Amino acid sequence: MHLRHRHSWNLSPSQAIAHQKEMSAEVVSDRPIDLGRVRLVAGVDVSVKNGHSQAAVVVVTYPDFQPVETVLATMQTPFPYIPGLLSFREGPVLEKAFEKLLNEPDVFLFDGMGIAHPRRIGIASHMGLWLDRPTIGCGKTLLCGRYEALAEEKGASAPLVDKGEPIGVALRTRTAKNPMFISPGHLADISSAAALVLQCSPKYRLPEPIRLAHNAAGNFAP
DNA sequence: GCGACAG
DNA sequence: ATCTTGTCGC
Repeated sequence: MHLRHRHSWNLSPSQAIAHQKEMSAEVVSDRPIDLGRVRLVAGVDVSVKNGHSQAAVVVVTYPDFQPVETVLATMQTPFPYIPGLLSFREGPVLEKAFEKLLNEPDVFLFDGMGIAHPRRIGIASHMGLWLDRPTIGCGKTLLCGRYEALAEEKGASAPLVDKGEPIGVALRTRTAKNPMFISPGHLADISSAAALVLQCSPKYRLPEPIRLAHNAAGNFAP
């Protein structure tokens, strides 16, 4: 896939934050995804071992999740894990993987946040700007914001709010399991993002495309 | 100043 | 994220 390079990855934490503040103004998080037109969904994940990172992007058909393409990329892990700056750790190796991608997925699902981020630009939003395609953040734990208790049944959800702003939803993708935290990355809105993720979770808590990417990324020996 | 903190 | 075996439960 063609990518739009926005900045160098070789940055200090304070420079990274400055770029986030500029880029967050470009993120589009109020545009519904038309689920009826979705044909290909990509799951994105990164695994880290002994100072090396491997990215996996798995493209599957929607709504039946048949694998269409898998790409991998590896490199030395370039940046430490700092809450709020995850994209500067995983972005470089993801860029390598995206460059190999032949298909053009209708939407990308990321392991991490979209706008549910202190500066409203988590990894799904950030990479969405580079991809210029719809992206959704799917976090397993919370980075910021609050939510009220939600029902135990699959499909139940509660608004995720930070500083008075709706930034996503806590979504139960599996009955009696901890909710996932879903937020628009770029070119998506909260409700359609949640609806798509629910449709992408037929059996497990993790959405199927992300599960497949997680398995593919974790299989390497640096 | 104190607490919180995606992967 | 990763380090790690068995074990409780549908």
